[in-house]
Amino acid sequence: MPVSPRRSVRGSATGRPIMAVLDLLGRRWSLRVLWELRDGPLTFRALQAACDDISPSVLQQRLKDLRQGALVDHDGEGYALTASARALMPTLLALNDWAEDWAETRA
Amino acid sequence: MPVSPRRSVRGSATGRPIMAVLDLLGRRWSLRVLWELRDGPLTFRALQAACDDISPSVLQQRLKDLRQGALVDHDGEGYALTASARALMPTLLALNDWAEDWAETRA
DNA sequence: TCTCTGTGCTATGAATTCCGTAGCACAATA
DNA sequence: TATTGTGCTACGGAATTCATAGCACAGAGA
Repeated sequence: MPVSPRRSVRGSATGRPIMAVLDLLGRRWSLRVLWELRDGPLTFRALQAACDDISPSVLQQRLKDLRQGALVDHDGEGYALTASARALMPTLLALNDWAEDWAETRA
Repeated sequence: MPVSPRRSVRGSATGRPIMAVLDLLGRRWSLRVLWELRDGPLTFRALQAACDDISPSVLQQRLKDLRQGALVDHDGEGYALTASARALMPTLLALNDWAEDWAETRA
């Protein structure tokens, strides 16, 4: 099921953008794909390898979802983050920082 | 499969905390549950209702995951975010802000 | 031209996850 | 004794994810 903001999505019919985002990013490998693309474009196979050899069928589906959500683009360089997705990077980096703290307090 | 930092998780054996987080938060309803608990504790059924009547079996599993990850706690008030999870709230709020912008640029 | 390599992508069936529905046991209350 | 609310579980079916094996195409070199 495609995801777009202000539309009803899996788990919520309110049309709030955050709900669309939680649906899209809550799918397996979504966040990971964005994370692995943070340093630049990757080819399909390179991205697959970066994601611990994720199944091509799932990667294909996830890339389709992310492209429909305008978070990932496919040009000559391979798969790359869109401007929107790059705007999300500070948040993902904050998530990374938080993960480190979280690991500390659980050691 | 339980998730803990510095351990091997689904999709990554590197032991980096971010990988554990991406596994845990990449499960369906994980982010949504944290989101719905942002304003205070909720009972199981209230949380279920907040999540658009998610199946109790899935909510149960997700709460189990989040409790093992020390992100959710169950006291007399019901289910509540732990201190760690509250430290994650600014990031989730940033995600919410980003979602609004994302919706704008896709209008 | 004929390989060889790398690209994006697809097909298949099995494993896992998610789902709706119905219900249980317990505690507090009226 | 009913009634309500709590957390939670069982069951079967639907949807998703999975590993594996491949296809078609393009470019580079022999």
